[in-house]
Amino acid sequence: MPKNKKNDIPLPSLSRLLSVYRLLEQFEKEGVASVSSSELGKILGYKPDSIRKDVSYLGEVGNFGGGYEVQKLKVHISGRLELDKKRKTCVVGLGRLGTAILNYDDLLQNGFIVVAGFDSNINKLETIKTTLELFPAYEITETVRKKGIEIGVIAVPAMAAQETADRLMDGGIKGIINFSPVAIKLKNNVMIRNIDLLGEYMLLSTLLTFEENAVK
Amino acid sequence: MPKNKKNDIPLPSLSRLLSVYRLLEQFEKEGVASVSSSELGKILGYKPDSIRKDVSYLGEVGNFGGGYEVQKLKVHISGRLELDKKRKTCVVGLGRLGTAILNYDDLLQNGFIVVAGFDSNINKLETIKTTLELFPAYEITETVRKKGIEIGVIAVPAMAAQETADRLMDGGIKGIINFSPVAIKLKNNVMIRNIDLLGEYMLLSTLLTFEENAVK
DNA sequence: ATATTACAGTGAAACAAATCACAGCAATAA
DNA sequence: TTATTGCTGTGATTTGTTTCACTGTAATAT
Repeated sequence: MPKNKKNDIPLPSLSRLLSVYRLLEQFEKEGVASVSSSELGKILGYKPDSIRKDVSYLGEVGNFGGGYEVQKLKVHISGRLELDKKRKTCVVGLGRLGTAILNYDDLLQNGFIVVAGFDSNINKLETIKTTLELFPAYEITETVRKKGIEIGVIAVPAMAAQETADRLMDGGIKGIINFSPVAIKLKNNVMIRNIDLLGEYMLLSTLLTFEENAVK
Repeated sequence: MPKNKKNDIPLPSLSRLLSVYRLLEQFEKEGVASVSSSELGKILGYKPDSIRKDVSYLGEVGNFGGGYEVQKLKVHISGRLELDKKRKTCVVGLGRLGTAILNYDDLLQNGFIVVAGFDSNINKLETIKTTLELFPAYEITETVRKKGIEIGVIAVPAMAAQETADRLMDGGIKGIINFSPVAIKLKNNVMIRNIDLLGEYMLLSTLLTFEENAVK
């Protein structure tokens, strides 16, 4: 296996680079011409060293004088990470969270095209007003395959998460964003990102508890 | 400063412990009496070693024979992390995401009481049907102080995030869950957890790209 | 011209977390 | 009663990430 060099970028670095990229997009709109690693760091909450190192994983940009050229760095990151790529997505589970994501405008602006929504409750499908196509859950596999959907969002109750994932994967899904708090058993080389909302609340609360106890 | 020993628990460990705790709650309901680190790990997607180490940060539980007693471990974790603590919360920004969180039932079941919602658009406040109190954004500081709200959720556009945070902090908020993609400048010892939805999509997409390129 | 400043880029060092490897314990089987 | 098994608890090791400290470059000031 030829082990692409890009795979060696640490995940935290990758995540920061994507934040940097989005900030650069904004700067470009605002007509900012150049920006330094420390300015980027200040806004995003990272150390300038970190940003320079992250950028260097993608190879030298070539801005040595005062800071990075906004345009140039943006193109650099976008080029190396192929951020112009479009991805079709779908959302399974059309509760409040699911419908929020279904209608999340930022997605489309960044190349994520929501092409389908699914829910096991067929009656619910009628009540949701949206321009995009909605399907019953038993049509997930077929629809994912037919439409060539690459990314699936799991916004169903924990109990139904694995089955949902299996249906998505049977349809050939490549990546999953999982809002349920359980680990999904993955097939082949499907990628996953887990977002655990309640978990974040609990973590925050625990950190507060520690602080409260420490101050005493 | 007496530097509470609990602060020395690595954040990833803490996060895993909270997942374990929630799983134990479920097992307890199902009447499962005992469970081993490897069973927990399998469900949650962690190595058993990891779970044992995490648990050991909280001190010895004392189950040496076949696995942990569910009840005992649950009480152990809950006791050490003080998970019975209740926290009042509020949500700022009542778009789709904000209203989804406003009505997120799991929160209440885990001790997070949503007591207020805020939006800068006063007209919008009328249209949202909910039993809890809604306020215009300029009343954030006052309301947070009056009601003793400890955790604030920022679900406003990036541009308004810092101002929202400032208002929350002026009211004496202790922790923030931030859904905007910018870093919040924090006052005193306010704690924060950042959740970047679009960022997760982009990260996933980039991982897929790497994989696609590597397979070639 | 030359010196100074501000910054990118990067190997080396420090740090943090995950994993390993094994000692100790309790239940069960022989 | 002793051996075996399956598990926890934990120091030691490895791996991965962040931070440090320095070199090289270009723009700007002297």
